[in-house]
Amino acid sequence: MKNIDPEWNNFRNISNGGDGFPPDMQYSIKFHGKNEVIFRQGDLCDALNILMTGSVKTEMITENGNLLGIEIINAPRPLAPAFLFSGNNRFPVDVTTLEEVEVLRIPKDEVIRLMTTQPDFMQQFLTHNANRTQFLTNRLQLLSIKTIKGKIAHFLLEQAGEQGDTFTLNRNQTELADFFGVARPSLARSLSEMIEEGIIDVNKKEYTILDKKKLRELLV
Amino acid sequence: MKNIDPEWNNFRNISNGGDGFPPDMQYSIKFHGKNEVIFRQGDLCDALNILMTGSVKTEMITENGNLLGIEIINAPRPLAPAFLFSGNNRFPVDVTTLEEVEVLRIPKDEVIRLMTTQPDFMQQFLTHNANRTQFLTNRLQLLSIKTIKGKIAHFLLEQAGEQGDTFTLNRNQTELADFFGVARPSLARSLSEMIEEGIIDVNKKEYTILDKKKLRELLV
DNA sequence: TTTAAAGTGTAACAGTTGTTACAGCTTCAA
DNA sequence: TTGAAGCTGTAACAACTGTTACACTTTAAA
Repeated sequence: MKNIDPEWNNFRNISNGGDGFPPDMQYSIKFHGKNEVIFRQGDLCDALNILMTGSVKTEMITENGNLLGIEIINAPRPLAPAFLFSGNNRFPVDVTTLEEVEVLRIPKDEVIRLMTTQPDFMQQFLTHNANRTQFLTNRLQLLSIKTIKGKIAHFLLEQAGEQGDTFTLNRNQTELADFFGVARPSLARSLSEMIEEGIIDVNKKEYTILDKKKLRELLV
Repeated sequence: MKNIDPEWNNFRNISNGGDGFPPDMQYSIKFHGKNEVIFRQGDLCDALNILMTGSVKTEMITENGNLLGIEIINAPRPLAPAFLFSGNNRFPVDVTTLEEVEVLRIPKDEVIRLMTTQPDFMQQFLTHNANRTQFLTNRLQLLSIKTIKGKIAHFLLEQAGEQGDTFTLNRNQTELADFFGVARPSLARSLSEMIEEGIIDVNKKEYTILDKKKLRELLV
């Protein structure tokens, strides 16, 4: 799976003292073996944990956007950074290693100090959390729509906003069904009906919006 | 509606120069009349906008947790602060005033400066966004469960974790149905069946978990 | 080119949820 | 006490989605 968090890619360098990072930074590094549960649901989250090498899995929504499956997280990426400052600062899920991993741990107080002294660090932290929030918001909007046609409409209108009324998706029908959290034949049926009604047209992965007005009516 | 963001309650004082806030803070205040659309979906979000007085509505998920209805936001609260630092920093929804409002606007650069110079400001900002993320995560988990019994199980097990196996909810059945995003009679039917099966017991707003094992099996 | 694997279109049927309606029960105020 | 309004339990039916199965097409590898 490709890394969707480029803002953390150079973190390793930073933590090694490069890029003007303070040499007095307080941190610790923990190593874990394969198939270890390194965080449990409900564990206190009092430090910023960054997966430096290896990969772990959780049972949250995946980065693909797929529904409540197993999420694979590859280094380098922070683990649940948003929960460090939340009121109920506990891990929402179990985190299990898939191989040998290296986890950088920066205590909360130290994170606060770094934020105030290292603008780059702060920006990375903020941007990562902001992107995560945006991702969650989009998913939530999509899931809030109950009918399959409504989900399709929401998704296609979003795409149409970024591109024209004809665009190519990088998902096949099966992946799209997973993304929507519906069964594949059900999605196919809904698509067929929408084509039948002259609302859209589909050629393989190329989608064309024919009637934007009717598409919007499906959002309700 | 009660304010769920106490961390922003004293912001007015801070912005007035109290609490050691720098007198050179760059900001502007805008006033808007009733029923004005002050932000549109897709608008660039290049400043931290804080609703100082009045109330607005958006079409996001409500603070009650209810589904994709109209959210009423009362002052004082920031408007979509998470999007300030996100990659696609655009408003996800329209924001419409319900009465005369006062909006404090702090440019992004100034926010960054404040974050580095004012630890209190930074903590408030981080905590607010963290709580929002946690809220969204919980909602997403709940929505990812497709069956009504599954939602009930998830919700009750969460409650049971905080409290004992018998607890009192502050929602009636109608509100609970809204929270789950299902029809009220459907919820009642599912609850009846779960009582019939000896999994739970319900007396008005008091819920008792009788068979935690069976409850967990419903999560799949 | 051939062949296996993956992806797509479709249908019948089962299962769950939504809609609508109504009766009984609570609560709260006049 | 007595309404009136809101809340809850329930039922019949409609609507939608999931499941399973299979034929067909496309893709990619041998």
